[in-house]
Amino acid sequence: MTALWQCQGVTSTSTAGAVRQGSLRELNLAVVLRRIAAADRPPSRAGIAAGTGLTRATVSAVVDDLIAGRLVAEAEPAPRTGAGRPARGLVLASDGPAGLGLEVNVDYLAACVVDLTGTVRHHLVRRADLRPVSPADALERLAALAAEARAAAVRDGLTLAGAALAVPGLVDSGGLVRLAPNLGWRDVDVPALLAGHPLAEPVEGIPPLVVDNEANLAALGELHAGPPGSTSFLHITGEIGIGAGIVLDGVLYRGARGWSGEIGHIPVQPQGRPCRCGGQGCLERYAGQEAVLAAAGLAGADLPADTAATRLADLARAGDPATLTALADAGTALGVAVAGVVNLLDLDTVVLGGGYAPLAPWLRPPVVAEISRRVLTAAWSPVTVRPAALGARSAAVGGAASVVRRVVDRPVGWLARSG
Amino acid sequence: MTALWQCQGVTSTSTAGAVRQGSLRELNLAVVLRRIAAADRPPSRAGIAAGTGLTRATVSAVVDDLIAGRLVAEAEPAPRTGAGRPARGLVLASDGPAGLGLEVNVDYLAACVVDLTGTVRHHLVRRADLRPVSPADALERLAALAAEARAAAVRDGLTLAGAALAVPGLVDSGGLVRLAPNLGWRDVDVPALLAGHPLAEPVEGIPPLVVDNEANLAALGELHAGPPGSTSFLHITGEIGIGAGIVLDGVLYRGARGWSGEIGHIPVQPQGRPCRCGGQGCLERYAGQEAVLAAAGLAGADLPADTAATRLADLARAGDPATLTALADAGTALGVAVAGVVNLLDLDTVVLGGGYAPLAPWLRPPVVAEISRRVLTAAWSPVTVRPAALGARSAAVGGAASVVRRVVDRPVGWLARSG
DNA sequence: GCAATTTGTTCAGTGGTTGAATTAAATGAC
DNA sequence: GTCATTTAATTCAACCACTGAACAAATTGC
Repeated sequence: MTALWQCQGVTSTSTAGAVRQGSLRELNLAVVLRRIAAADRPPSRAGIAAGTGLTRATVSAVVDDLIAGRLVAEAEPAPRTGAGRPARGLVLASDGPAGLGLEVNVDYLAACVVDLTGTVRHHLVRRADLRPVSPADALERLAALAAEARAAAVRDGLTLAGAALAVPGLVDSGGLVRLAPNLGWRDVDVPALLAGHPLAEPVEGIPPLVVDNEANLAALGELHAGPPGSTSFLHITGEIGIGAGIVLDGVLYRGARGWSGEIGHIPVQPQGRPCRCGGQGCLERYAGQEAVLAAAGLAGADLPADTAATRLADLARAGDPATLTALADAGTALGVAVAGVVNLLDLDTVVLGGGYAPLAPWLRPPVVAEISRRVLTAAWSPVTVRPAALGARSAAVGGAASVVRRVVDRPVGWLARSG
Repeated sequence: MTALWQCQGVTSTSTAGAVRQGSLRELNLAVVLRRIAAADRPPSRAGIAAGTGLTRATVSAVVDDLIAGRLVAEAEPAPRTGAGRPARGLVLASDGPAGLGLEVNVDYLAACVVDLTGTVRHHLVRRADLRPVSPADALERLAALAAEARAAAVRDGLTLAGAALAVPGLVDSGGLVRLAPNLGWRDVDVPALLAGHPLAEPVEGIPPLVVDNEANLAALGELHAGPPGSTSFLHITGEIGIGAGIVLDGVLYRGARGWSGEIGHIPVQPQGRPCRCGGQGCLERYAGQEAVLAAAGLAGADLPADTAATRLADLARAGDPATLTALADAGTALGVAVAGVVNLLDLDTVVLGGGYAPLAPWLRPPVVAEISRRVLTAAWSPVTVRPAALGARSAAVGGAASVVRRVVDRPVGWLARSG
């Protein structure tokens, strides 16, 4: 078994899409499983056959395989239709494979387990200031938390099919964390440091550990938990830095080298404040956590990172004028940057996540105002701006969901496992 | 036969990827054909088998079908290898299907024919000021030019499998031109107006006419003609408006509604000059043709649109200080916007196209300067900024190439045609 | 001239889909 | 309460396209 450490979603089949004899079944397993996953009510075999164009015979055979592999179960209270033999509804199994989502952040560690149906079965958080901790120690503690989550999953009869770790920084393909400024990490080889701690069962085709940018996985979490229908959106994670996950047509876009989403350094005032990146007038200097805290008169308060947002929200709710102005200005800067992005990418939804989620009531109006002023097509069809459905849990949940999604997209790897 | 007018590349198979018996062959036809198309020297059947993982027997059978359908031919001077029976090289046929690319622009009409190998076989241009002409008349003249191109293609033994029309404006799916400000078009139903003029043979799976934004098709042209390897890039078409085509991982990204690429209205000076879009400080007001001409002291010269760029280039070459300053400023504004885009999308290449292509010697330095100042990852891996390989012909060639690409991606539609 | 080598084809075998017939399980009319 | 009707799911022979091995073809090198 070759360990497959990787960052991106590259499925690099060297055979480049050639369809061999067995691929036929492999592909149809995925088609049927996806159909069951996407349906809003448990579909019948016949319904799947009608929807996909496959024969009922084929669907039956495929479903048999899926049930035998504990990926699908029959919903017992059969959904009533009308005349005729009642259909047996098919649902994703809730006792089969599951995904493990992990997160290392400035002041907490998180681990969560998501099953095939998308339900968050467990969610563990350990608060701790990780800035003074060495990467090796931080990952050691993460591994302990992961083991706890895994034990809980096993008690439920679940099998972890893979893990995904969210890190607030630039991650190389291969899982090398190039730079995580707020953690103080540089060139940390996460897979190597976690090598002694098995996180998940080996499943063919699913990497045992994927390391990815926090903003990317948070966007996946939002894709997973958010309202259906929005398949192209920008998920903005507002923390000390500002990151964005870009989901286009339902798939996360990672960029040529996996470093997309650096929305924090979009220029919003080209001759404005100098930024640590070397540029000038970057969004981060106007809508980043430090800038907002300073404008609200809380500079140097040295709040834990995740309480800064709730503190600002409290002040805003209380009507503190400095805070309200600070949020309005930040929202305007954010709106300018977002308007540019929407003009460029023609997105229909913008999600305010991370620290922006609790501040959405105050950030949303100026963002919406800038969008409607500046986006050419806003008149034809409006852009939705909404807070993240999952809030701070997005990244860990998104990571776990990305594992589950891998199983759904290519179930044959899982089925090959247990014979 | 249902006419399939469409704008986007939506292949909306209602069966959602289900793999039926025959799809096996269908998919492998595409795999093998793509392999032949992508190879830099004519591959052998055995080489394709080794590369794809298919059996030599299967590849032979597939190739037989492709040759019978005039999509592939055997290269006669067989490429020498070493010992063993010499391989028979396979190349794309140059007498099979071809694509028709059309363009309506402010002061010219164009039609071009690209064959399967990607060679531009014919390229016709009619210069004419189309602003005073009604859409119906303009399209009538375009149809005449298209008929000419088609006749030339038929004389070569080619069969036009589809057509793509580039328009400088917002195009709805369905081919409705919502707004083409510089042509003075609004809600022009192009497919309806061209309905009387058959442009191409009906081929299953290929729409007889695709209408798309000029910038999008120009980006496809660049993908087609540019150096291989750059699969994620931004192609900027600088005219009166500024448009961009976004190619991500080798596929054109069109946005949720098909209106992506409005880079001209990215804010570069949020409190700057008011723009006709209603916003303020849009890129177009600093790097658009009118802005540059005005800054160079040529305001109101009323030059034909396509000569403005060459005129500016002449002045710059002659060392005219006003022009040099104007271009430097435009380049800086462009660089600010592009830096934001590159930070967001992690692109490795930026192509200066349209009117920017001849001005690249003067625009490139400030653009590169802003990128290296402002792009976070520029230090790790540089961003290439280069002029468009095709220049003004990009859009028509790109349209024609997009038709050809459709045939390569799904050859079964073409093969079903001639029995 | 002959062994070695590689390409391409032929052919029986097989996996997985197909389509029709069959069985299963309900509703509704009389 | 029985039976025609309706829809769901399964069974089975047929078939299509890929597989693997054997074979024929064409060239190099000794």
